Amino acid sequence: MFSMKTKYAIKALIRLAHKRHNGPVLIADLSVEEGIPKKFLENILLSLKNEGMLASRKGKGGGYALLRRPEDIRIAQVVQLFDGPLAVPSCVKMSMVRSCNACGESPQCGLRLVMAELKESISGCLDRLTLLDLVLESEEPVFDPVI
Amino acid sequence: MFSMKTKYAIKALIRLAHKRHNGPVLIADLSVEEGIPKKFLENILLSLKNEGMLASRKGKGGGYALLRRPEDIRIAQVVQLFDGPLAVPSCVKMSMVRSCNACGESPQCGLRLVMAELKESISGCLDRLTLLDLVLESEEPVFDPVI
DNA sequence: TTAATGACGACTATTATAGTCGTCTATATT
DNA sequence: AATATAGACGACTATAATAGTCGTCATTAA
Repeated sequence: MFSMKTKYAIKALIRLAHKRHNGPVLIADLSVEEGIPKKFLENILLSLKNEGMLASRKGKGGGYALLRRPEDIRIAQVVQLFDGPLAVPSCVKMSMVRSCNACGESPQCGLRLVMAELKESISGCLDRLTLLDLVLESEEPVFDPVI
Repeated sequence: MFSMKTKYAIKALIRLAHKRHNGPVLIADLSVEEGIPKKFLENILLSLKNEGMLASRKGKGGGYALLRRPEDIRIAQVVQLFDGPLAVPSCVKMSMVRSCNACGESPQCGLRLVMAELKESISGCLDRLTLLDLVLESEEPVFDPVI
């Protein structure tokens, strides 16, 4: 459903959100903690940086950090970055990515209905979710020790 | 979003539904009418037949026909046939297809939330739609000629 | 100056997709 | 029976995407 890049990116973002008050995080640490191949993670983080979600610093004491607040990072943006825009036929979406290959743009093509409904479902879901939602979900359960 | 097989299958099913009272339809005709490579369409129709959606007859006067009523053919079943089951991590779905590669099954993996919500959205959408819905959508507009 | 650390282009291996080709089998018609 | 018609089916191929890897360079702090 998602490419590994997208999945790794989301996991890395969650981790960075958790650690966001501890200074820059090393790629190497993220790699080990999340089980993501280091060189691969490098590319991913760089993309996220270019997208304006992360900041980085080279040299000793360097690393990566969240640049925006978790509630301002939409999951839809991450997915789009790595998996590209939802492949919806141009008949459904005006800002078309490529022309529809299956239906010949016929105004009655029955595929349109499925694609349109699906697009609505998926983007509704991904647009609504932010990094904050995932961070809260993945929070360690809080034990309130009695005494 | 969908493979060509899935898209072609849906288009062929819609066409077969439209023609379902005219006797068997030739692969060659379907191929031309929908712009689907003939040999490729062959495979697709055969899969749909094995799935119990179509019947076929060899020899002269043969061809393919819908075996079930359009309202009894779920789009979800077509998509699943060609694109496989939604790749949802095993942590989300008990009937797991393959174990989750990205999250290590951790009960707090933040990916779970996205995957779970997305699966809910998508299968809700595809389970609800039947071939009948698409047929109605793709019906030629009816002209009621005055006189 | 040096060690630490990210930046980045180029490369590779594996897999999935979207077909194609050739031949075989079943059926209706004559 | 012979023949033309039509689907069945296994094997093959070409292209592209995915999931990485490798080597080297550029920055920065100490």
